[in-house]
Amino acid sequence: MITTIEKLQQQIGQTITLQGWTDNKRSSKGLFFIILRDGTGRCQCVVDEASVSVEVFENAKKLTQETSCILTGLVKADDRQLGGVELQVTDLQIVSIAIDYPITKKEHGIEFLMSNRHLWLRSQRQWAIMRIRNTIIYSIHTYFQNEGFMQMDAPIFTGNASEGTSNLFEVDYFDKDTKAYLSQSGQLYGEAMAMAMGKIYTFGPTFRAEKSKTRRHLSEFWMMEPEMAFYDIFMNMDCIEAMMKHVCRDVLAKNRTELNILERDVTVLENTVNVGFPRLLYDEAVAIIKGEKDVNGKNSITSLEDDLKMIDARILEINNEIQERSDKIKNGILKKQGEINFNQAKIDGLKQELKDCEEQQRNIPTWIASAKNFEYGNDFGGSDETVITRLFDLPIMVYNWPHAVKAFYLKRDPNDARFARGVDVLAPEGYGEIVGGGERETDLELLIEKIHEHGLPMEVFEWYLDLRRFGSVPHAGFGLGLERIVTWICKLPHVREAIPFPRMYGNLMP
RNA sequence: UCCUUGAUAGCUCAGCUGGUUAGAGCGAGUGACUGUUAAUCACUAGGUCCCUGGUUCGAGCCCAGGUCAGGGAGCCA
Repeated sequence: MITTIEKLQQQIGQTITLQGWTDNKRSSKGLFFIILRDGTGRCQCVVDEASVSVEVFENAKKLTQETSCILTGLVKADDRQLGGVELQVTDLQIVSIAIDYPITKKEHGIEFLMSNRHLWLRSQRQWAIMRIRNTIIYSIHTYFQNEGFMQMDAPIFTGNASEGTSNLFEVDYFDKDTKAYLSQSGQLYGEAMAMAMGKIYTFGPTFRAEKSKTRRHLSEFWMMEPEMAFYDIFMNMDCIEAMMKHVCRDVLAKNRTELNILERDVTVLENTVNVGFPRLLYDEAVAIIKGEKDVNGKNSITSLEDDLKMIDARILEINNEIQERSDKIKNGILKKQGEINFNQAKIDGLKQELKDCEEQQRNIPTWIASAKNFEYGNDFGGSDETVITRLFDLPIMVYNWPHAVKAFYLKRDPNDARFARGVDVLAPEGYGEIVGGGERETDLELLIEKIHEHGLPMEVFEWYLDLRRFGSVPHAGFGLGLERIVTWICKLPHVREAIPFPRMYGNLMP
């Protein structure tokens, strides 16, 4: 019977067949230990010379990393193994032998791994990330479908830049004089559909042509954008929070194995499910960034300064240890080659850590300066988001932004005309913005004024203005960056691992 | 676009103040070992030191220009 590794727990004592790829192989006299992966998990398979035919044992000898094969054997419980089971092989057929698979068992650099992304996806860590990504996508759909939202597809070719000045990808549209732009947001179309359906969401690709090279940017990413008629900003925030709680609850329920592989500490995810998100006015958030207001006894500026002190101390420690160990090697205190190799390896590791520390030593002072000198009225920069979110252990919502720094379509706060009813959700642990949204402007005259203010061409927004001319209602919505929430939930160092084939500035292959 | 760090074996990296024939670990190949968990041990093969020019008796190392990559800023989800 053909089965998969994830089902083996229920098949102990049975003889079954697995189809997959050789992840690793160890041998001893008369024994091969094969780690098989089949897309659903990994399992150790033992080939014992005493209990298989000569051909089967010869086949086992031929297995190399990533050779595809079909194994038959008895499923046996074994607590020492990861899945708690082991396969005692009786038959082994090779499907296709892999020669010199490039991604080996030891460490690799990011440039090499990215150029082998098509193969890197097979490794355990990437497997775990992609499974969590899948849970998140499914969870978003089930949440909105259960809440009575209708999924719609917004166009990818658009005739205008929806928010004005962003850098968009431009393509010829049938003839050379007509330009189309790859969509940077489906929101305006979502608003139209919300007036037809009530509550809708889009889930599709989004393109930004900014020449950004940082851990939080992609040129092509997936965004989910709900839009709800008769919602104000507070209902919108309730919706964001409920959706994010739902997603985190699903990941915690379905992906414990994957979170373990990623060594993800889940307390922050549990907080997200169980605790209400702090909702801060822009004014409060600014005071926190500038260090004028503490959060749970933590201060943005002094905590950064403390970090910097710790890094300075660590750099001294590392340098001393490198000095000590290299002196030992030089002075011939160490006799055995093994000891020398061990110390050399330690030194290399310390040098790597030193580089990381020095990087932070360069970055933190500029972050401190940027936080201290934050000018009231500006949007948050990347480092400002890092500074504020490090103080919390669950996502926070910042709302009521100065209207000048936000998009033209956001509703002006009726109580204070300086502000617009936008809301950003910042993920904790330094991750920053993963959701941006708000209540939309309903007043036709104000909207026209805003379009003029932003220097946008009125004619491409006429259809959008019709939404206000014919039965305008209060409505709100938001955009969730899929890769950004995957990055945060998995606690990845870079967004490029959160999508199968990342598209970034200067990178198009594979 | 700007700031910053880097490019040496298939991979990850050493290489001192410029000095003879370029080093390690991993991976690959061969062999040993009957329960391994990135197994271990022995041996073998493996190099356009990113490119172009310069300084020098002599350049992997110094200088100039370029290419590519990492990190950060701006911009953004």
